[in-house]
Amino acid sequence: MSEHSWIHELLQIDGTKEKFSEKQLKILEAAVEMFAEKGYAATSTSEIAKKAGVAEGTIFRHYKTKKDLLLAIVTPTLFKSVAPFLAKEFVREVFDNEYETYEQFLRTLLSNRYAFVKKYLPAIRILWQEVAFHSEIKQCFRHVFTEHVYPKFARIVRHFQEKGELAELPVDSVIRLTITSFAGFLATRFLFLPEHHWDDEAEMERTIRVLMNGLRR
Amino acid sequence: MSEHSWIHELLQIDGTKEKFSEKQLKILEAAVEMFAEKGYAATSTSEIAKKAGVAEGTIFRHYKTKKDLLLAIVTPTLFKSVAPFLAKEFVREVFDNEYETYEQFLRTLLSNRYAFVKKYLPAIRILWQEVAFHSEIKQCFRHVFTEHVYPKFARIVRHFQEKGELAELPVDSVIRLTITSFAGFLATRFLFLPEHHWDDEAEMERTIRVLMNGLRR
DNA sequence: ACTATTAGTGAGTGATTACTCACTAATATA
DNA sequence: TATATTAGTGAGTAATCACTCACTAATAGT
Repeated sequence: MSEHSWIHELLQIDGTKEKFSEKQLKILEAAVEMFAEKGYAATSTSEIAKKAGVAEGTIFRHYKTKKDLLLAIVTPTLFKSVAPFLAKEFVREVFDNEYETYEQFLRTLLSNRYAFVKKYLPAIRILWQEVAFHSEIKQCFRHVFTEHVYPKFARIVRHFQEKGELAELPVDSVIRLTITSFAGFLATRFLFLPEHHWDDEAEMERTIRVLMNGLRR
Repeated sequence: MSEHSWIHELLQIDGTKEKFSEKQLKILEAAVEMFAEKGYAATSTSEIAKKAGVAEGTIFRHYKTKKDLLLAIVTPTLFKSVAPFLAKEFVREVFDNEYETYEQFLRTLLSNRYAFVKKYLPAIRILWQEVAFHSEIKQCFRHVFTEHVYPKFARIVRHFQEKGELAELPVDSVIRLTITSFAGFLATRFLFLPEHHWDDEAEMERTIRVLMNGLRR
């Protein structure tokens, strides 16, 4: 029972201990599975109700509209996707010499995000797919990125440029190259070729090495 | 008139001079625009007919089902996406020392694919989105990649590894890093942050330089 | 034990869906 | 000119859509 414990975890976005009824969790579980598989627009509320083992009306008791149900899944996923950058200690950890090099920082970041994607893959798939079609999600993403991720990332890059580890490339380009390297690996690993034989540790090491050789002064 | 000339070009997949009626092109044009904007599942055939200025029945005269209409757009896009690797001369050009270095080869490939994405962006967007949900498309992609793209790409990589330009990383990893570097740039440039101020030439140069510094022996 | 609030139900709603079909208009072939 | 083939139409269809509502079941507060 409770195969869906990870969904419960995903939805605990802030400290507030939100409680979900058994049926509500069943709805969320079914919705995540079907949205990930067929897409939001191609999944009907009646299908979700059927798979969740509840009446269709129960869905609308908890979520006013079908889109509200989507947002209940996607919004927490979006925040957790950039969680390291939302944590208060994050930047301080970098500047307090907890990471002596950008490479070390990258290594921690990648293995952290690797674990995240592995754990929450279906929800991430939904976010990835639906962000293209729903302006609310896109705007939320934009806001979180420009307000929280970008400025902190930029400080970190500048820090290691001043230390002389990183070449004097434009900060935006360093950030872009870093994110696309990581996202490229994770997307290939989990989305495009999940059944390929992967030596995850080795491939992550190569990804970081190639990236660092490129970015190094 | 004929804002949609690029669609006509896109659909000329092989030598066969397929001819499309004016109304058929209008249908394709409308479908591309709406599929790209709202997604396949969220777009109705009645909307497409309305935007194309034709009766709904006309769509089904040319395409048996809505999915056939999607495939009529997506299949040529898929083939054109990997067009360089489908061309007969392609590998020969590399081995006949038309490209003395992998870097030079990459530069040509990237500017080539950049122009392609720029020209056919809406169709590529549809392919990108819908490949996740339609197994026919996924299988077609897989087939084209494993039969045509991968083996040629692998030969090229091995060639420049033997020449001593590239480090002795696993060939698969070199290909993956190359493709994700390029796809990462193009996706960021055209999909995620299209309205960002881009110096395309400079960013492509940086992308190649960072990648090559990473891959070099 | 009484009451108020919330959780859950499932038949029912009007709107919309992909698709059909009998028909006309246009074009090609003879 | 007669005929066959294709292109285009739009009203019609059964199925499905997201969502409502009047109702019952369960839980919580007093």
